[in-house]
Formats: sequence, structure tokens, C-alpha cells
Amino acid sequence: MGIAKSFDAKKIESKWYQFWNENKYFNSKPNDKLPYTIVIPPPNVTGILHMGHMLNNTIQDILIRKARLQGFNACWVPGTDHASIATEAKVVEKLKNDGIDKKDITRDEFINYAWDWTEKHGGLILEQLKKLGCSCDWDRTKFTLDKEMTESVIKVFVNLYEKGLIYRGHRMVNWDPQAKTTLSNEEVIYEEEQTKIFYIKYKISNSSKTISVATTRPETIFGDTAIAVNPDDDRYLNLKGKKAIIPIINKEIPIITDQYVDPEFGTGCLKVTPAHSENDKIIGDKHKLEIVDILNDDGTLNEFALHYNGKDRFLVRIEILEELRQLGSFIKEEIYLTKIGKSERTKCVIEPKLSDQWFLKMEKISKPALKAVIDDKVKFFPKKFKNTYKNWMENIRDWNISRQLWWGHQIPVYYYSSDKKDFVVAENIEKAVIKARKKSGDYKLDQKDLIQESDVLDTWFSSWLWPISVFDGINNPDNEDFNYYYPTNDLVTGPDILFFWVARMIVSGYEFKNKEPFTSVYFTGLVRDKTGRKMSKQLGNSPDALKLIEDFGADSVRVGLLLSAPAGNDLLFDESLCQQGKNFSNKIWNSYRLVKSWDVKDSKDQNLASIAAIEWFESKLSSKLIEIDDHFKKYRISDALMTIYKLVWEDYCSWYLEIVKPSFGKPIDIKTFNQTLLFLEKCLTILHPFMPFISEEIWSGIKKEGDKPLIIKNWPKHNKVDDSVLNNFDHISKLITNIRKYRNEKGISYKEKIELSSEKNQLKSELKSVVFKLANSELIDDILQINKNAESLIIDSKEYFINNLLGQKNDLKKIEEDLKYNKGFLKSIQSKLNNKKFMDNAPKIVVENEKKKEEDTRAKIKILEIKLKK
RNA sequence: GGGCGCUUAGCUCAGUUGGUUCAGAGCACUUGGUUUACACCCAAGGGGUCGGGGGUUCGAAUCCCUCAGCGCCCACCA
Repeated sequence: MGIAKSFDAKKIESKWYQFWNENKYFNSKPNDKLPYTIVIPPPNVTGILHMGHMLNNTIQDILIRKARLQGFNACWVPGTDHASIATEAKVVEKLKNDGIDKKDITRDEFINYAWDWTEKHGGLILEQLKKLGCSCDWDRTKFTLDKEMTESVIKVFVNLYEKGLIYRGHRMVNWDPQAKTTLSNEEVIYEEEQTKIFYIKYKISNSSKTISVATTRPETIFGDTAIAVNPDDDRYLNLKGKKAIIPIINKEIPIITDQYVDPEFGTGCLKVTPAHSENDKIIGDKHKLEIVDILNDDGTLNEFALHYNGKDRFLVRIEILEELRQLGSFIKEEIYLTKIGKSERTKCVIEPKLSDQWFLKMEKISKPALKAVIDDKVKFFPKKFKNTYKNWMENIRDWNISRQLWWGHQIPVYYYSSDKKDFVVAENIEKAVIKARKKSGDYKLDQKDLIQESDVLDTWFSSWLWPISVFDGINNPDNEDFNYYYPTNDLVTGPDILFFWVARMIVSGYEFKNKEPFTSVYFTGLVRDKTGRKMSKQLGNSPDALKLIEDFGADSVRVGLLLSAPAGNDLLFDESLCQQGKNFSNKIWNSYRLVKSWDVKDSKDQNLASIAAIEWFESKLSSKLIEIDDHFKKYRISDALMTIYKLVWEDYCSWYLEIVKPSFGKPIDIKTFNQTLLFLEKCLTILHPFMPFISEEIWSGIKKEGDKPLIIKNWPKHNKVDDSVLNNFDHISKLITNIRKYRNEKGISYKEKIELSSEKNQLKSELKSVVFKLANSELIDDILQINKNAESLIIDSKEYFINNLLGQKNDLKKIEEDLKYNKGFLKSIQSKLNNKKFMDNAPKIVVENEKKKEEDTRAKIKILEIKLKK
């Protein structure tokens, strides 16, 4: 036999991927079919494939492949994201290793290095997606820094500025002293840490009294511009209006009152440092306090800190305590648990810092996006994220869109004088000159006089346009692609970027196109290890994605990921799941091997068992197709897979094939054979979205000349489900199970039977043969001939046993028990009807009904219930 | 502090409107089985007071209250 005993994924994967790709089956162009569109959540251009990507993209590929089979014009747009901070950090580090400091090179030089880096490492992740089997339209691959993509971003910035939605503000932002850039709130991670809180004494001016405060950050006393107490705090009322003296620098600051101060906390006195705390800034603004910024961009202190000038903030924290101690200003320290904000990317402790930033007003433009989700115009799966979204959108803050980096879209703001107020916003420098001349009245201005804003835009400011800009919907609003593919259908992403990305895409969809960007969002869970920890580089608990594919095969890894990934729940990943996928691959492979091994005979004598089995499997398949469809509608992809898994393994292999399988060495009739191939074909088709490689490989082995490849075949349509056929089979299979159980318990083994048959005991020999046959499902046609009605079938076969085979009274009861099935149903009705309370409360009419037809309870009781309520 | 969610078999999870089909699935486990597609397999089986307590109801895994534990998001007290 030419077919290998085990399935070897490695041998066929690249062959089929190449075949699909070269024949353009992944590609899509507008036509008269209905589109089904997904845009990929663009991974970081220099990223490498991790488990999260694998899960996410497997699901997208399943959706796309299924849509393709169902006759949609399926289009999956791939691409990558320039990821300002992450990429810039990597480039800076690389340059550092080469002995180059970013400070010593020009912006253009740096950008060149960054492009080199991107070209060298970029797109690797897309190649890895191909290994997974992802059927993206690679001709449409986009990168957020592509020319047209950049033009879209700039155009949108100008547009929003002209609408008055973008402004420059002097605001408290999260400052990353290591990357020397701003971070959005979402990019800051708060970690609980045990630190210390210090009590420090300030002298009161012209008095012998002192006032003390509690602080975790003693080094910021140089930036203090007031001390605040609660106006209702009797302890300190006498100090109101007096001045306190900051130790070391001996600067006088006012003592003020503000409701914000919690008298219960610390000493009840708050040192106000408007430059380094958001809340202090609010108090400062209210009381018109001076703002003293004591930090440099790199986290060292500046000249306001006197002799600490140039020293790092954490070093100063230690040193200043010693000095305060010597001055007698230090009171005590306590252990204190607090949350410290750190940069998601650099892990550096962030610093609240006042600086010039560009902001986008969100309140107004987010309204339609909020409504769309509430009204289910954009549906979230699972639904619970709707609430999270609502909560965030209702309390939305302005979006800080500027970043102090070089790698990204440079903000199209052009200054024409040294005064920061003198600027224009324009798509390019030519237009900027014209605008600047007009605005300033100075018509001698030329390009050289303009200086472009050095900041770049937040990366998400380009990706929020992704579903629009990949179809060039900003630059060419009426182009064919955009009109055809937008809005897209499904978005598959992680809940961690619900606010970063998903919410903002919906906002931009309505703002620029007045239409939702997608109709459904499927949130995958996070991939964790089997003990529930997040997968991370530090823990080293993340398996090498490519190695998994290498070891188990792409299909098996896809199955493994999905088997335990219900929507929205985190997935506890374990390699054994891939092994399960691999076992399944092998099972399918061997069913193919079996079918291929048969000797086909062109005969008319198809046996009854085969006819019955075919009739049954047809109904079974149809009922499962309906089930699978339902699972897909609810985005229960794992359940859909499990349904198929059981259909193939249990129904097709364990029951159907075992019944139609001819005895060893015997041929199979052609009718049954063809039907069996047809069933296999249908199974392969519904399997294809989940396991594209093996399904295509097997199909290629059974298809006829001229048949289309599986990837573009038609999803099977379900026929009528004949319940009586299913029920009959159910009864028979239960009967067989009971017989097997009986045999098992009696220890009637295969070997034993051989021995028995050598004896000349007629009775025992027959017992052997019947039990053997039933257990192997080969007696099914005999049973079917006895009676198709299940109830009498059991009785018949029982009698058959009793009268002809066993003849031993001791075993009769046991067998009777074993062969009983499903009596619980009738019993439960009985108990319900016997329930006195129930009967007393039940309207008479129902009692009559019940008498008429006792076995049909559910509907009756249901009616009863409704009537009772009335 | 505000919001959302979870707790069902050893593990990971299903369980629509309360009612036969509801106490389930997969994996794991136990027992038996290898010349006849597959040991990456076949067959059979054992596992649960549905987190605790209370309530509504003729009837609760399902609805209500409460307690305990866990998780996520947002805002944060120096």
C-alpha cells in the first residue's frame, strides 16, 4: 500500500501553501459576489510570532476559509504596524551596540537606520503566518508607514485640526525618562510595590512651630509650592495663611486649604508639587500656585535641586533623606504599599510631567461610536466587553497623540517663527508655506523658514484608520475597493487593545465614513501557560511557535489552540493540546487509508446494514451541519471544532466506517463505496477551515479529474434531518454498547472466544459468535431486519438471547438490566403526575390532556406553566 | 473607590426561556483488548450536594438575597 501509516505534516504543508498561493486562491478583487472581509490586526513590523498571534490568526483564517467555501468573495488584508516606541527602542539599542548614540546623529540619519532595521527584520512575522496556513491576500499587504498610509494619516490630522478637534496643550503627561517620550495612560502599567513613606518636617516662618507632611517622594520637595490642609481640619486651622519653609533650599511657600486633602491620610497635610503630580497640578491651578519643574527629561534633577543638580531621581531620594536627617527635618519612615506606574515597553518608572503635547478632543466624535455598540450595530463577542466599552467611552478623555520620537508619522505642524503660537497645519511643506504666508502676512517666507514639529504621532493614530486606509478610503474616498469591501465583517483581536485600537477604529469609522468599520468584533482570550501565568519572555514560559508547527504540524497546532479557547476566556495552553490535534490528524489520515485500501466491486447486492448506515449518516451529518452553523453564528469556534471532531471521530470513523467496512479480504459494493467517499469529502470540507493542509492533501487523493481543490469547494448544504432514523440508530447503538458492556463484565474476551469455538459445545459457540458479531456491529443488518421499531427491537433481541443463546437463568435478570435504556424518562413523567401539589394546582384541562397522552410531557407542562401564571 | 465577570467531574470548560432529552463535553483516569485503517488505536467503565447559607416556586445549576474566594477594566491618597 502506498499510503503511509501515519500522517506526516511536514511533507505536505509547504507544497499546498505554495499551490494555493500560486493559483491566487487567497486573492480577492471586487466582483458581483458578496464580500467577506477581515483586516488583520497589524502586528509589530519587527515582531516575531507568539502564541497570541497564532490563536488570533488561526481564528481569522478559519473565518476566512469558511466564508470562501460558502461562496463569499473572501478578502483578508494583511499588514504590519511601525510601532513607534518599540521599534525606535530596538533601533536605539542596536545603534548603541554599534557605538552610535542617537544624540550624535541627525533625524534623517536615524530614520535611515530605522528603515534598514525594518527592512532587515520586518515582515518576518508575515512569513511565519504563512507557515500557520493563513490565507491572506498577500498582494494587499500594507505597512502603516507606506506612502499612501502616511498620506492618509496626515490628511486626517489636517482635517481634524481644521475641524477644531486638535489642539496643543500644556498638560500633565506620563513621561518615560528612559525612552524620553510621552506615554498614553494605556501604555502605563501600575504595579503594586512595597515602598516607604517618609514624614518630613517644615518650619513655619516667624514661628517656632513646624508642620509635617508624609511623602513617598522626598526628592520632590524642591518643587513644592504650597502645603495644603483640609479646611475642616481643626488641627491646622491656626496655620492657614502662614508660610512654611522648605528644608535645604529654605524657600517660603504658603499654607493653603483645599477640600481635596484627606485629613485621615498621613499627617493630614499635603505637600503640593504641581509640576510632578496631576492632582497637585489641579490644586495648583485652583490656587494659582507657581509651578517648579525640578526634573530633566532623563530623570535627573535640575538646577532647582541645588547640589543635587544632575543626579538621578532615585539616587537623590536616598541622599536627601540623609541630609534631612542631619537638618533635623526627618521624622520617621513607614512601610507603605503603593502602585507605581511603569512604562509598558521600557519598564522604566514613569514620571508625571508637564509638557507641550498635541491632543485630540474625543468627547464629541466618540458619541456615534458609543451608540453603535450599544445598539449592536457593532456586535461584541463575548457580550461582556460591551459594558467595559461603554464605561470607557462615557468617560473618555482627550487623546494625547504626540510622541517625542523620530520613528513614525511626523506631525504636520510647521512653525514659521520662534514663537510656538506661530504655526500652520498642512499636508506638505508647499501648502504650509502658502498658509504661513497668509497667516503671518509675510509673503517672503519660504520653505527654509518653516520648521516642522519634531514630534511624531502616536502609533495608534495610524492604526485607528486601518480598516479604511488599507482600501485607500481616505485619499480616494470613492474608489472601487473601498466601496466594495468597507465596512468589513469581522475583527478578531485581544481585549487588551479594546481601547487602544478597537474603540478608536469605531470612532474613526463614523468620523470619516459615517459607517462602522466592521460589524462584529471577536475577542480572543489571552494565551497563558498551563498553570495560568501570562506567557512572557521573562518567565520563558512561551513555547516557540515555529517549533510547535515543526513538531506537530500546523493543522495540529491550530486544533490544539482552539480545543481549549472559548471566546473571551483565557486559554491555558499546553503542548499536549497539540498532541491531541496531531492524534486527530492521524485518525483522519487513517480513515482515508482505510477507504483507499478497499477493493471495490461493481455489484448490486448492497447489504442492509450499509443502506441503514448511509441513511443514518446522512441525517447525522445534516444535524451536525446545523449545529456547526449555529456555533459559527455565535462565534463559538471551539465548539464548532469539537462538533466536527466528534462527527469525524465517533460518527464517521467509529460507527459509520465500522458498519460499512467489508470483512477482511472482501470487496465493497460500489454504491456504498461512492457514498462513503462523498461523506469523506463533506467531512473534509467542513474540516478544511480548521485543518487546511491535511484536508487538502486527502482530498487530492480521492478527488476525480476536474474536481476543484478543496480550498474553493462548496460548503456542504444540510438536508432534512430525519429524527426517527437518528433515534433508531441511537437505540441500536445503545443496544450494542450494552452487549459490549455485558461481554466486558463477563470477561468474554476475543481470545476466549477462539478457545470456546474449538469446543464442540453448540450453545457456547453460538453465544460467542453473536456476542462477537454484535460487538463488532456486524449484526446490525440482522437487527434491522427484526424490527425497525426500537422498543420491540430490544425485546426481540432479548428473547433471542434468552431463548437461543444463554439458557442460563442466573444471567437473565442481569441481561434484562443491561439492555434497559432510557426508562428514566417515563419514570420522571410518572413522578411528576404523582406529585400531589402539582396536581392540586393544575387546571383540570391539563389533567385531561395528560391522561390523553402521557408520553408527551414537555409541551403540556409548558402550557400548564403559562396557564398557572395567568 | 467605581464598573464588569467568574466559582459545575482530577483539569479546561458547555449548560438558551426554571420542567422528559440535564447534571454534560473534551482531556486525564480505571479495566480489557494488537495477524484483519489507526496503540497518534479500539471497547467498556468510574468520577460532581453545580462555592457556602437563605429565599421564591408544585419544581432551581438556572431567578432573588447574602457570605466567601478568584479574575479583569477604569480611577487613584500624597
